[in-house]
Amino acid sequence: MKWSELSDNWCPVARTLSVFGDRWTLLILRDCFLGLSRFEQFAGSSGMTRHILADRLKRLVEAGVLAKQSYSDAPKRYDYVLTEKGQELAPAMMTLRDWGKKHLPVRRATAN
Amino acid sequence: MKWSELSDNWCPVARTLSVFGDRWTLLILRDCFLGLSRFEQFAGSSGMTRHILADRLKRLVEAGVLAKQSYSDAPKRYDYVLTEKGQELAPAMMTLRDWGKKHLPVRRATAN
DNA sequence: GTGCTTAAGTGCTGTTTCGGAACTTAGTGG
DNA sequence: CCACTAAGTTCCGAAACAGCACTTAAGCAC
Repeated sequence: MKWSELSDNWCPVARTLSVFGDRWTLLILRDCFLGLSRFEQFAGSSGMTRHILADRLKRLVEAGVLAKQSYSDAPKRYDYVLTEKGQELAPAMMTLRDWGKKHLPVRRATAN
Repeated sequence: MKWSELSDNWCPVARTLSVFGDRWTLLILRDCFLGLSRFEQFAGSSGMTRHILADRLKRLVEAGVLAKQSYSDAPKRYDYVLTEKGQELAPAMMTLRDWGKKHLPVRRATAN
């Protein structure tokens, strides 16, 4: 089965994963909850490549989870903020955080 | 940044995603919560390729989320059950399910 | 005892996605 | 004129994935 076919699966977990079930998307959302909103901030925080970041931001906007806003007309600059739909992922974020804190302790320090 | 470097990230969400942040792993876990436990059951339910399924099961066992048990010696047959660590993902599963039910309605039927 | 079936994988091949780095565009400041 | 910033885009090689066939070991049917 192709990943793209999952968005109409009978299972709501599968449908959710059709939006967030990849390696980077939830990390962008985490950064949004931490207050970040700009392309360069996401790129610096998560360490993902700019190519993938641009793609994921586009998908999240299409999914209605983030909204793209202009914060400067000249030059054209945009930032990304959580919609209400996105805000409602907060409980999911917290359960994932709690599970990680309990079951996946840090073994060694990393830069960021 | 490579995906594999995420397991020691400072952020517990990132560490959690180092285990589950791919396209299929959480779907296997969903099936476990639904009571499935065998290779062929997972393969049939999720529609993922057998190759990837075998890899993900191995990783989940290494991560301590699933336990591989023999249920038949001749022929050798195994099933996979949630450990306590895995059971504790239930709240995360439910928040993802609830978000999907609320924000991602089904548009057309699919054959599972 | 040859052939059919089941469970749990492995191997092979071609396609898709990803990682890393450089490049682009439009405007700002010196 | 030259460097710099933000938000991307382009290019290429590497890694992951999809689809299908094949394997192994036992059970059953004839």
